Amino acid sequence: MEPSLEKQIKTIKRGAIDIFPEKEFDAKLKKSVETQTPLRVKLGVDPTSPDIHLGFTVVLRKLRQFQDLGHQAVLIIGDYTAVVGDPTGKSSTREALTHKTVLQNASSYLDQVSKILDRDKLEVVYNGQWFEDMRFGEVMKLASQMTVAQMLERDDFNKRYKNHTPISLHEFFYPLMQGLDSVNIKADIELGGTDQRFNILVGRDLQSNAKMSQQAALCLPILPGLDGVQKMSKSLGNYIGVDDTPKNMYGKIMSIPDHLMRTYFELLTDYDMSEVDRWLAGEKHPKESKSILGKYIVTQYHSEEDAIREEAEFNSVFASGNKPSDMPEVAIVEAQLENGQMWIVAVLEACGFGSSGGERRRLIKQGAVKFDDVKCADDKAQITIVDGMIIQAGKKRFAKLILS
RNA sequence: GGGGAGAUACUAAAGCGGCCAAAUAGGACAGACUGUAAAUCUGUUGUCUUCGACUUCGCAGGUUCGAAUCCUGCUCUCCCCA
Repeated sequence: MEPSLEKQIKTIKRGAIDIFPEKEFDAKLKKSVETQTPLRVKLGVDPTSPDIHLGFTVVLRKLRQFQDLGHQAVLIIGDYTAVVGDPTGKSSTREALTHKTVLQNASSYLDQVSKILDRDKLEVVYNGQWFEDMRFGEVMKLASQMTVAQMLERDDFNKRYKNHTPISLHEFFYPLMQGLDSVNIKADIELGGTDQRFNILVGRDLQSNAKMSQQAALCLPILPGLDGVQKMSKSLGNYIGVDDTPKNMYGKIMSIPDHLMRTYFELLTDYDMSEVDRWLAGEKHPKESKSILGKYIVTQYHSEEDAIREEAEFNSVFASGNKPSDMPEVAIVEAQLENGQMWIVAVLEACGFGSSGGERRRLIKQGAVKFDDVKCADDKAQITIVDGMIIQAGKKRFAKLILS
């Protein structure tokens, strides 16, 4: 009942930047179709933060495609690897997390992952299963399978070493642990970002040492963040979370640089790329293409109604300069006022705008602050508070005052 | 174990006794221009109820009228030798 080989290859290779060894990969797929045997497709996640963002959905979507083609998706929750901390792409050692935090994150992860994957067909494995009770002798045996030179070949380690930035010994274990995961679940294919190349290769070596068939790798590009330069990551603040509100999701998509659109379409949607390329070549106004992208993403994680509503809202607020239809309400107690007035900086603080007095003053002095559309650039001003007054700081921040 | 170098704000990096709340660049934020795009120009970027005051330059002490700058101890990192 599995789809034809050609169809599988087309679906699977979309967006894939690196498949290696490609011959082995094709052979595995071919054999799977011929023998009607699903492949075991591995994806490892480290629940280092409680929520996931679009960058990670790139690989999740790929895993889902494998599921839809009838293969067995295996999601490894790296409850132990997360404690070690993946040094990939890091320029310094990662903060250690407690195992407890990691487990808490993991459950929230699974909920979010279910928005993309078919949870019923998903095999979920915690790698603490085999790491928890490992004896020291076994650890040494694992460590002996890789040399220091091999580790230092890795680009990020290499850079850190050359820059004289510290590398802790335990960080060398990360790739080994990830590799051992592949051995234990007998992976045929491992998915990952291109930055996982090294780790996945270690898995191949360990599998080979364990006298089993080696996994093939399918690497996907790293999704750039909203700034269009650095990779999407929570710590850089350039991310869209799958749990973001429809408003934020749509708004964030609209703010990405144009050159990012093609990548986002390719990695985050199922639109036919030849069609997308025509749009981007000038068939559609860039803003329109971006809106299609935004709506697609909002629809995927929320609903079509949300998407349509946010588009209309967005156009109303930003294109026509209207106020948002709903904005956070801030309650002001009358007792806080003097003669019905309040110091401007205190008002902003009550609204939650800015993180310090200095920053709030800065906003005021730069003319970013408006009360019912009246700009006030005086940081000493006393504002007469009126019930229902709308306060704006910059283009994006709004609040409505409720006097009580 | 021995010797050497270093730790400055979000990041990189100057400063090496007063002119330092600390140059410069990036980032971030705001204004203009726009499509909440890019590019560009301009400004802001320690904290604080404003004047002005207060606390920062790895941590703890000390010298001095005065310290990011000098001294002592501690912590951490890198390099070289073993």
